[in-house]
Amino acid sequence: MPDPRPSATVETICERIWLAIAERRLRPGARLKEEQLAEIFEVSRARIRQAFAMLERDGLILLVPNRGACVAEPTIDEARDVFFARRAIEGRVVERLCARIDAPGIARLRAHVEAERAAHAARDRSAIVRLSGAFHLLIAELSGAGYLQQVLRDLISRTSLITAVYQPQMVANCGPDEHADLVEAIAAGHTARAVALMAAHLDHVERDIDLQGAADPPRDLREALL
Amino acid sequence: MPDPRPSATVETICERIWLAIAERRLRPGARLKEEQLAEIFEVSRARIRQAFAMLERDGLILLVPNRGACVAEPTIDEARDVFFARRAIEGRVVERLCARIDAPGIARLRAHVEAERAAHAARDRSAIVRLSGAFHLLIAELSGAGYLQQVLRDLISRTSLITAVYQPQMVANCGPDEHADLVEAIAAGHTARAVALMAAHLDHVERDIDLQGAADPPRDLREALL
DNA sequence: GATGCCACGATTGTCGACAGGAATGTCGTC
DNA sequence: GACGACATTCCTGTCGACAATCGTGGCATC
Repeated sequence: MPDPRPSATVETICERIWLAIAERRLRPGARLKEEQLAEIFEVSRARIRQAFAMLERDGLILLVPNRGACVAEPTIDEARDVFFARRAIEGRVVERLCARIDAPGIARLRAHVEAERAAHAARDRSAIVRLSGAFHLLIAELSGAGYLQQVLRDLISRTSLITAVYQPQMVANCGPDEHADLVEAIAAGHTARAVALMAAHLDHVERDIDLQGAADPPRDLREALL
Repeated sequence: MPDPRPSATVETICERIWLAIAERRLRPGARLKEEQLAEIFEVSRARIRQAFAMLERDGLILLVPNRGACVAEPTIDEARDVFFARRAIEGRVVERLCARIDAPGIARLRAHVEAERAAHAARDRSAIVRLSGAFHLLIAELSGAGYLQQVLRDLISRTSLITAVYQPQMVANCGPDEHADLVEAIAAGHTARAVALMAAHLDHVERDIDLQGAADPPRDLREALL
């Protein structure tokens, strides 16, 4: 009899791999063999290859010709790059959002923060990571900046990988309080304060990265020996 | 005897299609059949499919499941989105560049402007489009904002398509003068002036789009008949 | 004993063919 | 004569297999 289950879509495969990386089940540098994954997901190699192309685009994996794929190992410099981009983009996005926020938008933001609080209370790490990223995406969506929303989706994926690499024990101070303050500033129409809060929030996250990263042993052999 | 020429790479195919769109040899909405292109480039459909994935990522073509690919037709709103993103990103990039510009960087910028002048003098439309985009990419490269450089590469591709759609007769005022002024402001270390010039430059380009766009007939059938 | 070369195994890149789905043209019926 | 259902045809989506390439281990040589 034929398999009643439909075969996994490319999106599903990407999601699963992304989750595995975010939850540190897949360590940076780990090799990803096409045939192996094809067997795991019960699909052909062609579909795995499509998923690889998307994951490489998001900076989650590194694709070397004739060498295959491995989980990316972002350097400190690349991490700084990501946060520079996020400050540049999200600053303008918040600014724009303050100029066009409406009641339904405020309600959605507050509901999201509540969901984040619930995830924190339940110690659901997977949900915390997902919701924290989704909060920033929601701000971009409500701001009406369609293209920057796509870019931000990319940046948030990379941020997840960076925190996975450089924050081994998931520091607890990344709570939803800063998000809540930001929402209230937006709701009150305090543009300058909202922009400043967003900048401070991103600086805060980046600072945690730097502290951990400095203590982390170098993963690249060349960097370890030079 | 075997064909001595190596088969076209994915990059080559993307480049050729991009050029065809930028030079208006491929009109927005034109369908792109896989097999047809496979025959033209003398490669298999798989490689065309890879190229399609890249071109869709850059927003140059639209990929509809089970329907195939066609040259994208950016709406006015999407065009505004692109310029909003460019203002947000390039403003910060110029700011950063002013803080770390050095003599070799200034030399490269001036040399590039000279190349643009030469292309204008030679009325080489293809080179003009290419160099104009490359100028903005060069600024991003020199600023050291690696990630935003990638994003900007994307945005410049989309801008090329937008100008191809909404500027049928290639307005001539998009000359290299504004680029030259910008370079000199950067060289002089006038950060605020450089940022203002970049913003004005992008506003200028966007305004030309809007004027032309309003005069353009609607391309969507529903919008044409409503 | 160390080093350079060669062959083997493994993995990726590519291709051709088959199957599935959507749009179009045609026929039968009201 | 017009509408709806069906068959056809084209195109895309997917798969399995073959060919090219790279890393690795063994072997001969210095």
